[in-house]
Amino acid sequence: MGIPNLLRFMKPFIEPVHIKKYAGQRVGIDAYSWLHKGAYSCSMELCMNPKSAGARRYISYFMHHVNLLRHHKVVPVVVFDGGSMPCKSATDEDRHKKRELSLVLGKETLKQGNTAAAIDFFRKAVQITPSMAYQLIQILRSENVEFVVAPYEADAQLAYLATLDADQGGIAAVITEDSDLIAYGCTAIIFKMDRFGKGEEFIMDKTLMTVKDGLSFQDFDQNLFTGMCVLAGCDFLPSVSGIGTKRAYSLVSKHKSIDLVLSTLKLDKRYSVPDDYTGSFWKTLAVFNHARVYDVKSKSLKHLKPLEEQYLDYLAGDLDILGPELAPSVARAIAEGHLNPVTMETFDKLSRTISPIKFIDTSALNVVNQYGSQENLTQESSITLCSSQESEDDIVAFPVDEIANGERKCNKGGLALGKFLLPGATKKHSSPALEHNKVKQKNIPENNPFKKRKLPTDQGQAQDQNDLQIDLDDEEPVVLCSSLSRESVGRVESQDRNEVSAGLCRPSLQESVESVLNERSSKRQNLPKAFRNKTNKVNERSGIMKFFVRL
DNA sequence: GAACAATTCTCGT
DNA sequence: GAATTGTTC
Repeated sequence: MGIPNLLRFMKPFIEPVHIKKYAGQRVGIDAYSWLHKGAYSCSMELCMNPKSAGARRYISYFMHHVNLLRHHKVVPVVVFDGGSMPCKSATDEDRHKKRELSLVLGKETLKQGNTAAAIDFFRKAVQITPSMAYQLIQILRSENVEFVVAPYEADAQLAYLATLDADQGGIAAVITEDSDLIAYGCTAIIFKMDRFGKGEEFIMDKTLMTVKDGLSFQDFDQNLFTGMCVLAGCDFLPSVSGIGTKRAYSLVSKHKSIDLVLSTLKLDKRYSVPDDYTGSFWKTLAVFNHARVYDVKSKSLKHLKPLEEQYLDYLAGDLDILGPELAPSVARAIAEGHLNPVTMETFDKLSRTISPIKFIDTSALNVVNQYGSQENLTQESSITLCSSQESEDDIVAFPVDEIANGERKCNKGGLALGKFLLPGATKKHSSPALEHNKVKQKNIPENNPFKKRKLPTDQGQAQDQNDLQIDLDDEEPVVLCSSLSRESVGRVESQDRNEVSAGLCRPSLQESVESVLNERSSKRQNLPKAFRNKTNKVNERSGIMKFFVRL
């Protein structure tokens, strides 16, 4: 649960920020926070029917945020949690039991027909599984989004990446909800980033220099700062009863030495300090300083900060509290998303939905399962996602504040959909063999909502003049329509010609879009059922109209 | 006033 | 995971 109350305590040093500040830079993402939020929208589906399309809404949520970053020219680096730390297992187990209970209660309540109450239970029951992370990883692979699975804590991995230069794979900031990043000494953190890219920023160096609201960390160094966090209580070590963030700050601020704080604390009769607290304290501090992380360059485990002699003493040679050492091959297989860090089994072997497509050489998959270094793994593993049919759940809206505020013209589409399309997939197809070639197109996961492509039109079939057309050859595609100007529409989201397609447009163009749609309303009875049920409504809050067209 | 315990919320319509 | 609310010291 991070450091209790730390975020509120540090509030004076946290300022509003927009993600566009990091345009052109690499930014790390704590995958867990977005996975968890995303799962909230489909907790019942995840509990009752994890294979369903609806249960994949958490992926849509995640990719929306990834796409938002890309839109602002920020390079996302997604970091997943790996194995849990030995010293944390008690809390983990406790949470697990509570979730299981909620799951049972949820299913029971659903049986009784009380859906609303059941959803409440499912929300409490939902947990992020390695399988869910793996599903996302496959999408990230197919989207060429950089990711890494930390050997243990994602927080430590993120803090490590933040120490590296960009050309060494480093990141300029971290997006997370977890206050532990502060304790890890991360240089720049963005908390509570919303769907428009607004968030709250914490800059460590600035904090260590500024005096604000009677708080000063000027005499603090990183070690004292992290010491203060540990003192206030963290996942690895609960605080001494009666010590919270404020008293932890006062103590460190007064003594300016961890040793002194601990010894005075022990003598203070108001507090009962456990006998082994001092020892545990230094070990915990060692975790924050020297946690095991994965080094992409050497493809092996490293320490967040190099181990110094003094810490070897504190640890008494017991490096396993940092999590067991892993062989480089194992560390790499975990980091690259081939090996489940909890069960240590290969993901591909566990995958339930191996594609039925016949031309796939399954022996190749088996080779991959040895988690070797096949370069083409991405392509093949993504095939395992071919399972569910397209559904409305896969239609995703792309929120862009600038469009909502009318700040930006949409003449370039505003959205970098082009980047989500495979090279070569955007050209207009004319081969008569295409219909029979459909199998080849399945190299792209069908339920990947971020890789929608225009399907070839049937041979010789003329396109309706009024139909919207998509120009996918553009770097940033826009939807074209004979009755609308080129800058009218931001994005088309479903491109299956038998499916409804959704788009967004600026408020000023709503009228013209609507007039075109009205013209065609007489034909509506000929349209697929899903389309007839759609209304073209303006979102009152965003001012964006979402419209549906047949392609 | 500070810490603690219990409870609510995270999405998206 | 955090934020919030009510309770305890």
